[in-house]
Amino acid sequence: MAQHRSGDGGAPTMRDVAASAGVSAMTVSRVLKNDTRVSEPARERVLAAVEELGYRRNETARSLRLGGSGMIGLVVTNLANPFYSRLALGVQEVASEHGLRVLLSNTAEQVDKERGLVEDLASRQVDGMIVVPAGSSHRHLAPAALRGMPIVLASRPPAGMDADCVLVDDFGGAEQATAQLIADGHRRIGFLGNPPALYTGAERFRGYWAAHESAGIEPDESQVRRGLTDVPTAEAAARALLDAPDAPTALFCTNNRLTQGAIRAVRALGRPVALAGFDDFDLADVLGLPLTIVSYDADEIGRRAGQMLIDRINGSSAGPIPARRTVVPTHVIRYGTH
Amino acid sequence: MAQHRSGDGGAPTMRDVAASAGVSAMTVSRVLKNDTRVSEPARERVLAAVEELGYRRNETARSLRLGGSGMIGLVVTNLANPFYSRLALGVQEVASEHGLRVLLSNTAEQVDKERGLVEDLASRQVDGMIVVPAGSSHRHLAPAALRGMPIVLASRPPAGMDADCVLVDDFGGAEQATAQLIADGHRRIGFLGNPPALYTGAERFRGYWAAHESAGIEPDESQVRRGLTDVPTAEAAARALLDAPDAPTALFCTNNRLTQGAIRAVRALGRPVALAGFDDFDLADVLGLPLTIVSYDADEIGRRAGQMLIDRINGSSAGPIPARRTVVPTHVIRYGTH
DNA sequence: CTGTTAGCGCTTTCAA
DNA sequence: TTGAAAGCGCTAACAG
Repeated sequence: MAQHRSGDGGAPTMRDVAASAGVSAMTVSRVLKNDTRVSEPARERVLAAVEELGYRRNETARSLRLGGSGMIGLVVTNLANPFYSRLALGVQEVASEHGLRVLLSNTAEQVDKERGLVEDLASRQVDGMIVVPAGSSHRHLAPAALRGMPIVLASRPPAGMDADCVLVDDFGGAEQATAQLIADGHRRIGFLGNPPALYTGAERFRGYWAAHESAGIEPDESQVRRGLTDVPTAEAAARALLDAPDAPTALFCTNNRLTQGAIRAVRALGRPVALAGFDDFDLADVLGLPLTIVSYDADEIGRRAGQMLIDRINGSSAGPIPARRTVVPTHVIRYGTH
Repeated sequence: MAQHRSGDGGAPTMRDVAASAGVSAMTVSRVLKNDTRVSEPARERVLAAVEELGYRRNETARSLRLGGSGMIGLVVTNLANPFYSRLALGVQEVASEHGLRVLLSNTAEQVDKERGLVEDLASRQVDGMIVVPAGSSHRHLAPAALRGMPIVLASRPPAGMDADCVLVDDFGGAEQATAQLIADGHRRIGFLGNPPALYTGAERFRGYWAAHESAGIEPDESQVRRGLTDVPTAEAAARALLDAPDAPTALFCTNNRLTQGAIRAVRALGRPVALAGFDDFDLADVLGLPLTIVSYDADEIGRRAGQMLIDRINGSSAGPIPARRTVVPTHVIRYGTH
């Protein structure tokens, strides 16, 4: 019954190609795999049959048989942030060099969603995954939860577990930019920060603080606003700081959205205030504001994470390699006149 | 031999769960599928075994058996462009509502790459795909090439074939913005455009031209520069137009990068020049330039494309539905004083 | 160089 | 309500 449906609407299978070429399915498989041990005439007949039938190998069946999928998962927190879309491109670049596809998903910073996505990726037999962890609990990312599936964390380090990761020099960048403001003569530098529970938030604050200490300046806690998440909250916080009697002469912002909020506040103010912040952005030079930007290559984070993951995938048989960590450098750019 | 390895390092299979729960694999399958025809005690034993073994259903095997993958493909031309990352988020939103995953890839505007990616998606048995076509040849996207796999084109219409698509009101947006400039009193309006071979380029130029005609103004071909692709080329073209003796008093730009180039040129010039362009961008209001922006909801394009694809996937049995086309509206935003 | 056999992990079908 | 058999399309392992 249903003798391997040939001729019905369904897509042709290897058997169909084999029948059409007058060989066995194995020969077709070998030709498609570029196995050398196939005679030239057979190869040609197979390729002709493939062409004629419009045959396309079924990767799902292949994956099942081979035990891997040729895909890696990438889970980011916010694809709308150019930082993460760049990171994704970096990952794709490295992945495609190795013939791997990237299955990309977005968590919108929700840990529940992350957990579900990671589970699903594992279910789909990805060869490994790269995750920008949304929360501070990483239990569901631990080797135990993933049965040893290779994983690399990006932007934020593993918490309560061990894993490869690629970080940015958050501390160094913040320290350097803050030092620059101090060198410019600023003594009251406000701080607009993202939630301190986030690794980047904590590190960048550390850098800001360390720069003060190195310069022998006592930073003023009253000039610090943390837990900011978007442009409006940052703008409001900046406004509040700048309206106070002991207003800062400069502001340090821990990411592009907060910098944007600060820019709005400063614009509305009329009085010149120096700004420093993480993440370069388009037209920063055109604004005509004294801007000190901590920049870094987001693609590079993706590329390194991709490479690390691939190393891990290929080397997984060589026993438990200790977790690696790499840090992408930052550099300071200055826009406007200071 | 190798009696279905139980206990070795490999991930547990349904058989392992079945053995552990004292039932058959079928019962496990039914429980996991929420099939009601399973006794309560059996269900509980299965769930307990799943929990204990840390069992995770193999979606690859499931896909092979079911003939679909629960994934849809999304192919964009440039993920670094916020427009496309937004579009991707829109697609993901709709897809996840329907329990579908999105396999996202980037063509970097290269048709060859697109062809390969589309092939690969088909090989991976995606349930359908959404493509922002890179070139003007769409043969590899035709139903014949894809064996009737559902496809939706986004941003650019099908050429030489028929398919569902979601477009932006390129013509209307360009016409409206240009009319606005004319209403402001401008009579010499330069045009900075992307390659005319691109649908968006052609449509936006049509809109620009039509607005002139409606106003009874003869547009001047010498003020038109097309084929621009990035910020530097746009800046150079704008500079050249503005340096000429019969310089335009306003410029219309067909996309965000070209607008950026024009902004740089105008900034350097010192003389006020009105700018209009497609695609809203961050801080547009802060620049302090008279800016007329054609804006639209990129997420919405993704959502509509996703919904269209899902309709097509679900309704594919109901015979050949004619290709649909939907157009996302634009609206004009004005920044600065005009 | 080529083919046969077996089976990846799951679910549909049919029978109990 | 449950299970046994068969097979989705492919390829490793083993003949020949």
